[in-house]
Amino acid sequence: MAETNARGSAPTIRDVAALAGVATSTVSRALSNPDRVNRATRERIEKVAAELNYVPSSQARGLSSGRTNAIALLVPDVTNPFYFDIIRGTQNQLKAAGYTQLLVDTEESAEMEADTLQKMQRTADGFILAASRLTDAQILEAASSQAIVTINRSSANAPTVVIDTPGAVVQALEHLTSLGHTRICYVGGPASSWSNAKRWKTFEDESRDRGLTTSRVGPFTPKTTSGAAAADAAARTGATACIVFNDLLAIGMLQRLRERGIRVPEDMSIVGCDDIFGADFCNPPLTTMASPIEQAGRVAVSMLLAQLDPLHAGSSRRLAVMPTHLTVRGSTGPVSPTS
Amino acid sequence: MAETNARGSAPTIRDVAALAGVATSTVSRALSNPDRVNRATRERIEKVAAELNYVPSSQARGLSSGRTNAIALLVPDVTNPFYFDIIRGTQNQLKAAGYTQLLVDTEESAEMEADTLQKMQRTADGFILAASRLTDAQILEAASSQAIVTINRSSANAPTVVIDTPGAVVQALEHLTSLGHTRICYVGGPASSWSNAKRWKTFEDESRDRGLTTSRVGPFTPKTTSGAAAADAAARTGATACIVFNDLLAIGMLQRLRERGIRVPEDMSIVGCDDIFGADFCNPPLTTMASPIEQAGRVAVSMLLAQLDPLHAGSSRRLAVMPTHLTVRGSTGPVSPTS
DNA sequence: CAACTTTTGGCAACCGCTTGCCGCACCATT
DNA sequence: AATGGTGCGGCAAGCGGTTGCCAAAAGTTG
Repeated sequence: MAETNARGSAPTIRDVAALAGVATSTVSRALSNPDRVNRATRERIEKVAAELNYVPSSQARGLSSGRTNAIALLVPDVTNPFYFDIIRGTQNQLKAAGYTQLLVDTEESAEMEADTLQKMQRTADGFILAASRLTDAQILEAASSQAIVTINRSSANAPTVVIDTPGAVVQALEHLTSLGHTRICYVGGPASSWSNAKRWKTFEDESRDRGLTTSRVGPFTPKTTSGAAAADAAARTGATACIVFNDLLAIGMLQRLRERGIRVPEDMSIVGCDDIFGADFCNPPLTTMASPIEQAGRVAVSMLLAQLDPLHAGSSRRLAVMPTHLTVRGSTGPVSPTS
Repeated sequence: MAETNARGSAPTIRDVAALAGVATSTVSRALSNPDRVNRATRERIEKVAAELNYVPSSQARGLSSGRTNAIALLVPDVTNPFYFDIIRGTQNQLKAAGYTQLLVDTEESAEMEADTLQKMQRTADGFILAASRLTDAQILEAASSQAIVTINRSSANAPTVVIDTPGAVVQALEHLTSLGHTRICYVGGPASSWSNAKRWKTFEDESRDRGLTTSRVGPFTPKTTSGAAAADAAARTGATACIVFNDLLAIGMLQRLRERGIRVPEDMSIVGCDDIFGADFCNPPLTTMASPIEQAGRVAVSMLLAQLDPLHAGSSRRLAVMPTHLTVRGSTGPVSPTS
């Protein structure tokens, strides 16, 4: 396979040009703007390029065109299965559009997020911020100089895809009350999380409307390991059901409750959020507010690419709301007469 | 914040040079080769750069230096939790070294893998191939022109980090025989998987040595959804215990067995492999051959970076074997007297 | 057939940064 | 004072493409 030119390095556009007997500009056009050159010429160039195994350097291309054909995805924690579904969604969609995904873990830190945004401004054509920890002002500033889409972080300052957790909370409440629960506890996630605030607010408002007795524990780190503390705290409130910030935490609670002999759902019903990998096979399977996370990632990419494309810019949607639904599994049940 | 120069675009090295009253070359050196310039000059330049909010373009830098400071991670399926852990490991290590990770899903296709390797040769400084589907010859060819490290795919042609599954299989067999099992079934993964072949071979050899009755079913796609077919096939063999290609498949089997009323571990013991997220909280919790997957990712990065660094090149390790151990949980138990 | 358009390809100037080479200044030797 | 280092900064030639502008060739039209 002819992989190297006379100089021993990868073939460049010049090598192709020389071999095809045309100027480099013609090669460039033949490859990226086919209509601009004569068909016969183009075919000859394509043939030579194929023979030489020529691959245009995206670096060089980016230098003159100013585009990198890469977009960065910033997630607070690659460890969290929730983000894996986003990663998967964006990855798919980006690949389909011929973009490369740059994955960055911002370690739940707003500073690191801002820093990355700054450092990579030249590296990526656009950014997708999943569950951003930035302030509205920071997002505004960032969005003024680069293409940005946020996921689960509504802000008037950048196009957003939000998952309709409020809607899901209503469904969960509906479900729990229909099972006879009246004392319900909200198990909170990170204080800096926008969606946590939203979920809590909806929970509180809706519970009040229904005359339920509510309590709240937290904040907890959204990891299974925090489940023990969360379970203990929730148990102390005397609630018969919990709506938990996310599945990770809920699964952790399940384990702790079992250890303590608190039966789920007989003694305590648990509703998680997200329907992550594992929610269907934990013990008992988790009733959860299912979010189309992967789809959210895909939509975010579409919105971002639309922003990038001068044709659509401005006309594109600024907000996408992803519908949710309650997936009922084994972790919720009727309130037991004894409790 | 001064983010743009007179021309309205992001500041370049020239803007900095002009403002600092030096040549661009001096700026370049001050920033990337500090010892080469006078301290006072450097500090002045640094100050101006900070003021201007200057960020060097990695594209341009790459063009002249020939390096991109990015490495690509190719995984067969981003969906699979096993790869999550690898992604996490490489991500961490790469970030620490100042590299960017390019994540690519090759969709279990050797062709796509080869294609990516080719297309990205200019985009990445090196490649990490997780569970590569390529042939030895293809790996050899790729490794001849670019830095490559493989994970779980031993081949003399590129440095590799392998997870010692054979060792784990021995431990699993030991465990099962000590529980009284004599009829054991191996539930196979993808035919194209190198580690699957390895595991099976070890299983067979070791079982023979111990005089066990073995059977084999498969190949199955390593997904929970294939668990049903796998469980049915395994049940038919009359085995009292299964060693399963990976946890995903094992978890799927667990579900199916429960549906069918086959009790785990009373009627059937199950040993998975990898100890992925979820293995500890499925029902029953899965006994599994735990692999330090994340660490494998980290080691792979170290080996790759060593390869890239002219100082270490050649002297670096070509093979790293990650130790494994059996994690015993609820899915294995003594063979029941009735079976 | 002249005049005019359109198509097609080449020239050359970048894009932003790196780096080999050169030369000036300044200091230490002899 | 002449000589030789050494430190430091500038010049300019790339790296591999893209693209505006121009001119030659080919096609159209009355």
